[in-house]
Amino acid sequence: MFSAWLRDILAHRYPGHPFDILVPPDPAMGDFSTNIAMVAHQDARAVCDMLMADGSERIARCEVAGPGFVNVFLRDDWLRSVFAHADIPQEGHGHTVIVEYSSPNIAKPMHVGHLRSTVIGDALANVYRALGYDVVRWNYIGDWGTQFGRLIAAFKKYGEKVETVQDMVALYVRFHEDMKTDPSLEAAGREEFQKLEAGDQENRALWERFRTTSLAEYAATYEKLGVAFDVYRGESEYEGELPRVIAKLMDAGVTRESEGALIIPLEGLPPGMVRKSDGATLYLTRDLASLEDRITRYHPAKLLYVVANQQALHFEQLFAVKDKLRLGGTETVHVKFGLVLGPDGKKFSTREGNAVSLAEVMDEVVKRAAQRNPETAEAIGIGALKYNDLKQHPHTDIVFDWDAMLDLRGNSGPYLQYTYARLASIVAKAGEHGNADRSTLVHPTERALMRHLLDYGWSVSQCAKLHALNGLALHLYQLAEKANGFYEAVRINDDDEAARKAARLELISAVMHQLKEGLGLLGIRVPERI
RNA sequence: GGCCUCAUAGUUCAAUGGAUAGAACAGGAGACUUCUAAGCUCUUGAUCCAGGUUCGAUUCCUGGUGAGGCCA
Repeated sequence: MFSAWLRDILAHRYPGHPFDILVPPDPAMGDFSTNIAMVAHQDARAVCDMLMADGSERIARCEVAGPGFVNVFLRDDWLRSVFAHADIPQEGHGHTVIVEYSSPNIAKPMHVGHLRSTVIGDALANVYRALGYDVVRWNYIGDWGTQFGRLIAAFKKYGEKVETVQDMVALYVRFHEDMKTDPSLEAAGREEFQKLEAGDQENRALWERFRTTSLAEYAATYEKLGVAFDVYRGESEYEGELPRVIAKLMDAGVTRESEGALIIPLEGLPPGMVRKSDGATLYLTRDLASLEDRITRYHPAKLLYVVANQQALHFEQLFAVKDKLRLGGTETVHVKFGLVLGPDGKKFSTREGNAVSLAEVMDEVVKRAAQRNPETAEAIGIGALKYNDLKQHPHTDIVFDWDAMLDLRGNSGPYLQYTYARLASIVAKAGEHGNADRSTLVHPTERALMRHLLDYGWSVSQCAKLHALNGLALHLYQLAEKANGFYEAVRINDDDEAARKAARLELISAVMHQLKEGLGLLGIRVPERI
């Protein structure tokens, strides 16, 4: 790949000097060119000479184009010989990456907030996989805590059917309402949870039932979204480990007693609490146990937590404790993302104040896509939903706008899918064609396409580096834009010149391949026809 | 009060410290007897404020202002 090669030799020759490779503003520059910007403007001349010396088989000519800028003109023949081979660099050989994402809390429906974690995490996992890492997709289920005591108490009190997550929510809400008039209920909930912790058979069975019912519902959602996990692990599974983990922390000398609670003082952060004064353990304690488990079991190079922004402090504390325990060289990253906000700038919810359910959103967007074509509705609708999220930088809060969400035009998933389908249609109708002569590809729209294809691998590796997918989404969008430009500007199948027609079909195949693979990384399916 | 995310066009979003700040939607105009009009072409329109670092700042630093979140 040209860009990667250029980056390599520049980084090697000018280690201290940042540089950038830009797309030229205008194909009317008359040649394939990639411009390099150097920070130190006095170096532009030297860079120019060096590139000519090192890369004459790939570079036609090189010129200083102003303060800090060098224009590099690629050799057409070289570019044309590689346009079909813009592959993803294999950089992760022998390394494991664990990606935690989705992570719903049982007895609650998944809402739009879970969409971000699920979609971003799944795509990140795909990207690491493509880069050659061994990937473990980890769903950490929130299945423990005092709220289950309340749920059990509610079930025993009202004794109604519990067949869906919605039923559980109804029970819980009713219990909560009654707590306002009957304060004894709070104690009842606590008592039921203590019994659950102690292994009471009846409570255990109820909890188990809530858990399996919830997981079955989530599985249906995952199926529709087209995501899957290697490991499902609940917080509850670490309960038994906690005494040992706490002992280990105390042995390491990092803990301190404070007002009856056990805390870990941390530099520059509020202390982390691992045991409350009443002996109860906390989220942080269980996460520590899970962290230790993941590291000892898989020895991962990286451990990613795709979890909302709001948890930033929790993860800073978790990672700080991990460092204190010297748990090895695993890099831990909190891949944070912003809230989903409603049009009013507040947390997105229904009129009743509940979070909007994920299932509802999926149904709505699929329904919209079905108005156009029922056969592809699922692929298009879900693709629109995922792309809408992934095209945005994860850090910022996103505004959930039904109209923008359901709009299948413009910079959207369906736009990319549609582009692919049109190209597929050309290939399907191509008929006989001879040997390709790539030197016939001189149209500006063809040049723009070829040059753009080259940056794919770099875009993919940037996703892993930055833990964000919007760069890849942008690359693919621009690829589709250029492909559409090409499509409109040039007749492919009516071409009398057989060698040019064949070369163009090869170019189309390369574009289709990249669109399909790239969208695949984003978790978006690509129908052959729309 | 301390910390974390942020602030770009009417709206929703882009832009590893680089050249003329890109798109989409909304608004205005248009082309096509032709490989899928979920498309294409043209057009109106923006970096919160004040300093600093740099050849160069939407980006980095300091201080404000404003929004959301976390902790106490």
